[in-house]
Amino acid sequence: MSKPSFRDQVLKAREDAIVDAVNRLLADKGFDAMTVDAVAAEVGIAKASLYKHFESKEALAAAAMVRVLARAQAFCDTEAAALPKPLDRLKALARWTMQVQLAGEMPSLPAQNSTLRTALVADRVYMDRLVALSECLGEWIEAAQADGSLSPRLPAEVVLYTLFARACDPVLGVLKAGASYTDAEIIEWLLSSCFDGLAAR
Amino acid sequence: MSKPSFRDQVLKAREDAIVDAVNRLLADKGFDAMTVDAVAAEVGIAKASLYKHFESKEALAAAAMVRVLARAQAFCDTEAAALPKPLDRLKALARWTMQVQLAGEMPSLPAQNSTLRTALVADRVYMDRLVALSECLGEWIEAAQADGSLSPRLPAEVVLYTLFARACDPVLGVLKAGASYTDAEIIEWLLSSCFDGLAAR
DNA sequence: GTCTATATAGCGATAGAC
DNA sequence: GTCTATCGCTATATAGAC
Repeated sequence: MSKPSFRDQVLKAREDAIVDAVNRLLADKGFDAMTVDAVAAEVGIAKASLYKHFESKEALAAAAMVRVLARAQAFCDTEAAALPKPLDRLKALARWTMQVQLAGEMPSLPAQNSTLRTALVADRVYMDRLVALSECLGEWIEAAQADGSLSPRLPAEVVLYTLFARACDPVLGVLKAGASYTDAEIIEWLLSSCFDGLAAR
Repeated sequence: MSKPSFRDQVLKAREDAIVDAVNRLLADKGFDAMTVDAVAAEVGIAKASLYKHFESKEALAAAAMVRVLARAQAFCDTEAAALPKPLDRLKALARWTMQVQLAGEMPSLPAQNSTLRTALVADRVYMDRLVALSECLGEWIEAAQADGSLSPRLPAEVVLYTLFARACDPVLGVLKAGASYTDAEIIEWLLSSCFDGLAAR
């Protein structure tokens, strides 16, 4: 590991600022409604300069996704891993994703866009991080099913996809927009509906 | 009620065909990726002719939403209403929405598009149907909480929004794309995760 | 690498003939 | 009401000077 030059550090700082802006815009408007012009304006540089750092709009979104996946992985490796019960680790991660969403920092990629999905699956860094996170969660899911705390009827795959989907659950945004509940209430309700279900226990 | 003229019937049939196409395209690609050209091509008429029937792309989407809301209302008024327990009525509706989604007939409107949402809330027919359906479901939700079958901790509003959100749950599409499960399995798992939760009972 | 200015293309919407 | 042809705008992406 050679120490990065000052010049490289400046470059990295700028790219971080770009990804910050992309992340905010993705969380706020979604991929389709986000324009590269808006990204450039938010960063405060010319659009052409953006394309010196990232080769396409899809690459911008991918970078934002990579960073949020990295944040999730870091949470799993530290705070969540410190919890003894695997179900509690899964709940902690779900709570964390909801907090990120409430903070307006969860980039939401409409699940259907085709050029975007093509670019993402072709992105090695993104796919590697996604697989790594999925494997980590997969182990917890199986452990939680083994110790009887997670429903054994659901395939691990279904649980995994459900957790990913709840990280972008539009219900959270609607409740927040209603403005009559606190963030803490919203999170507890959505966690409850996710893990305990709508039916009474 | 005067009998509609033959001419009006032909007109209505054409508009139904248009809404059919819009519905398919919305379910397949979503609002942003759907182009008016594609709608015209699928119906087999010129784009300009479309605009004689609907004044904008947003109006096309609204018409598709109105129709699916009407279908949902019809299901509630007949099959679901025939069930004695309110919780079973809610489950029946959730199952129905998942079947519609699996059939590729559930128009999905990315929750964030601004021009679209503006047009929808300004659409009296759409809003009236949405309110009517919500009131119907709201009564069932309160009844289910009153008889102890639905979790009393969740506000009725949260349950209602969750049911709407699950009608477009992306998890279903992902599982179907995986192609290793039957439609019936997918529906049962998602119903279970929605009403019983991920945690073991 | 950053800028201004522009190329290119797709799409929503419309004009005008029939 | 249907068509062909086109307008007008927006957005991604690039050229070329500095």
